[in-house]
Amino acid sequence: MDELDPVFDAVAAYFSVLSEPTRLRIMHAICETEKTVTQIVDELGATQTNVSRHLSLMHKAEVLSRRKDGNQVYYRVADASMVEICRTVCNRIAGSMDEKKPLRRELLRLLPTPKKRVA
Amino acid sequence: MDELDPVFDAVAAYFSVLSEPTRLRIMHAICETEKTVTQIVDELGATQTNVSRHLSLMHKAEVLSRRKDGNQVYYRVADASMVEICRTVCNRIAGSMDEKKPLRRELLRLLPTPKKRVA
DNA sequence: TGACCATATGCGCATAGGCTCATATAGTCG
DNA sequence: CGACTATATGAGCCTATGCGCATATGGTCA
Repeated sequence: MDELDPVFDAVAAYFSVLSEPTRLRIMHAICETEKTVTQIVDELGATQTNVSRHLSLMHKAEVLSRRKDGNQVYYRVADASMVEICRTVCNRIAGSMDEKKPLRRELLRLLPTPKKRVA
Repeated sequence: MDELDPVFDAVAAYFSVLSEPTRLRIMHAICETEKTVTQIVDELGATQTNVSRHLSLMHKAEVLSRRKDGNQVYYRVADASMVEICRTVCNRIAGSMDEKKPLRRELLRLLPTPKKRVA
């Protein structure tokens, strides 16, 4: 059993990436299209420093991939299954929050699978 | 867009529960059968204090449910979809770690869906 | 009741992690 | 080259969180 410890560590690290609101908003912002850091900064209303740090972290975790174009860096989701997991949880949370507010419609638009699905 | 902030907070909190190795080991320990605190403590080799704290946290997060029987408290998984998510990620991690070690077989036994599935 | 189990919790410590300021790096354009 | 834009990063602050020790709480049994 003990030899599975590194596995639990890896899985925990994986979930850690998703356990931060700002990172989830980043996922939400770029789950359909790649965007530059500045675009994400503007969309989130967060500081450049902070967004850049989160992007670096997510990139190191191999959740996002980067593409340089001249002066700018485009980030996009590299791990499609992570988006899928987010959607699953969002729908679940939507269900429980729906009992209080009619927020469901917004939530179900969250983190859609890139293309493929007709809204 | 701003009104979705509490949603991201809730989703992040949900993932936070899974972003800790000890809590994942607890999930693994009780995903098939309810167990008492002591049983879990023995199985994990962790301290009673620590296990009890994690159980309380998971219970407050509505991931686990409790059942008192005399002196003891049985914990079981209340949120089946969380187990499913864990399995998904485990399989994914299994895939990437498999490139280095033949660890896949152990991993695929991780967090099985309670009953229903013939191993 | 008192001795003994099982579980929870207050407290304090140590570390991890998110945030900001200032600055570094790197690319573009004139 | 120098000015400007875009992104990354070092340093420090502050809060959150995991851990263990001791102890509290609540239940059983003689």
